[in-house]
Parts: sequence; structure tokens; C-alpha cells
Amino acid sequence: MQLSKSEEELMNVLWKQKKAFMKDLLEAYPDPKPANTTIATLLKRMHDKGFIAYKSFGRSREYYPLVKKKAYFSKHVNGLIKNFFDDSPTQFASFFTQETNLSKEELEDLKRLIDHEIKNK
Amino acid sequence: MQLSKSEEELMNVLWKQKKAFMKDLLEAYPDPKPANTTIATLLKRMHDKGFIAYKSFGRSREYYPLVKKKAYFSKHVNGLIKNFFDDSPTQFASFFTQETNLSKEELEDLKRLIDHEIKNK
DNA sequence: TTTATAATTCTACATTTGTAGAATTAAAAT
DNA sequence: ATTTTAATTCTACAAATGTAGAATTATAAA
Repeated sequence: MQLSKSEEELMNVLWKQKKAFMKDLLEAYPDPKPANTTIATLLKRMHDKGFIAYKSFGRSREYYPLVKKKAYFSKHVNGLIKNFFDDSPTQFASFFTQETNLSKEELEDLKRLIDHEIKNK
Repeated sequence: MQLSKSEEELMNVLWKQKKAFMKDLLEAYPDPKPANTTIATLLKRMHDKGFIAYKSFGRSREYYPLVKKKAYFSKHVNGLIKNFFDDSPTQFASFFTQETNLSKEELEDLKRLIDHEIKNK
């Protein structure tokens, strides 16, 4: 089962904070903040879906992710590539380098990174 | 307004075919194919959302995309980068090169491509 | 001309999603 | 001891989504 848009958003906050109480999560939202029951509902659903867990401290709970950001996005990006770029990462990469406005510096960085990856093969 | 998952799927078929009648779209689906009314509903919704248009031929319609795949994904990938990679394409690129299993050859290709981009700046 | 094909419009309905009020409560602060 | 804070559970509900049956029809094929 998948995270929905707004669940993803919350998940991202949690990834950043690593672990957090509801209050901390809520605080991370820009104004106008959602109702705390909204966050509570999302947390419950995310828990049901198996993406997060928590440690209870009396009445409160400290939530933490069960799924790593990397793993999550691996799946996503790979799905994207499979569905829209005919399963060709190269095609996607090509698209990516052309469509995101990378500066010369960023491109240089990226090149270095790729060199590094090549050496590791 | 956004395309939903299954609308995206259909959109992708249409992008591949460039223009198509309902029958052609339906045929592109793997078995078990959805009901044709399902496709009809999706097409109607996609039309309402402004992603496709059609030319009428008597009773039938030849559908075509109003949005280019590139434009569509630009927005998407950029959204992804903004939301999950702190607005840093480099961070995303790094993630991407490490997480998708690119072969040495593909990495070389990618490098060439980046070189090309750099020259264009 | 009868029949088959491909499509259209309408209606329907279960699920999922976004959002939050009401009631309740444990723990913390005063 | 009383009030405030942070959270929880329950309930609710509109909108979006996935899926498709029923009825209807123009066009093409036999």
C-alpha cells in the first residue's frame, strides 16, 4: 500500500526530524497549520500502512519512520522510470539533465560523481 | 489539477501513440483489459482537466495530448526535487546515480551527455 | 438490410483521501 | 488543586479515484 500525497508530506517531515512527537511535526508545517486531528489521522493511517511506528511515553508517542527515504524513493524513481521511460534509466537521466536547470557547477559536480561511480564498478 | 495514477497510465499510452481512438488505447492495455467504459470515464476526466483534446470523426473521437510528456515530467521531477531533496537537483542526481543500477556503459553515456550539456552553457 | 463494432453518455458505487469537530485524558505547569 | 497543554480516539463528510453496468447509436461489414 502506498502513501498518499499528504501522507508523503508528513513522512518527509518525519524523515527530517528522524523521530518526533506530534507537536514537533505540526510545528514544522507552515501557517496556516492543519488541525492537530488532521495530523493525528494521517499518523494513524501511516501507521496502519506500516510506514511508521512509535514508542509510547505515557499519553504521548514518539513516532519514527520504518521505511528509509532512500528505499522509498528508489522504488518511486524506479517506478517512474519503468512506466514512463520505457525502463531506461539512461533515457530518464538524459531527460533529467536537460530539464532541470542545473548550473555549470552542478553539472561538473555531477560529472565527478559519475566518475566516482564508474570507478566503483 | 493533477492526473491521478490511472489517468497517468492512460496518458502515457496516448503519448506513445501520439493520437488514438479509444479502441487503440484499450488495445494497448495488458490483459485483463479494463472495461471500455472505464477508459471512457478516464478520457472524459482527462479532457475536463485539460490534458487531452480530440477531433471528432462522426461518432468517434481521435484523442491527442495537450501536454507534452517533457513538460509534464519537468513539473513532476522538479516537484519531487523540491519536496524531498531540499530543492537541490544535485542531491537528487547523486541519489539517482547511486540508487538506480546503471551499468558502466550507461554511466559513460551519461557522462558524455553531461559534457555535452556543459558545453551548451 | 440486418448485424456487429466501437463509442458515448449516464448513472452508480465502493474506496481512498483531505480535513477536522467533539469528547476525553494524562501529564505538566502554575 | 486547578488549569493548560499535547495528544488520542471516534465520528463525519465532501471530493477524488477506480471501476464498470445499462442504454443508446452511428458507422461499417456481411
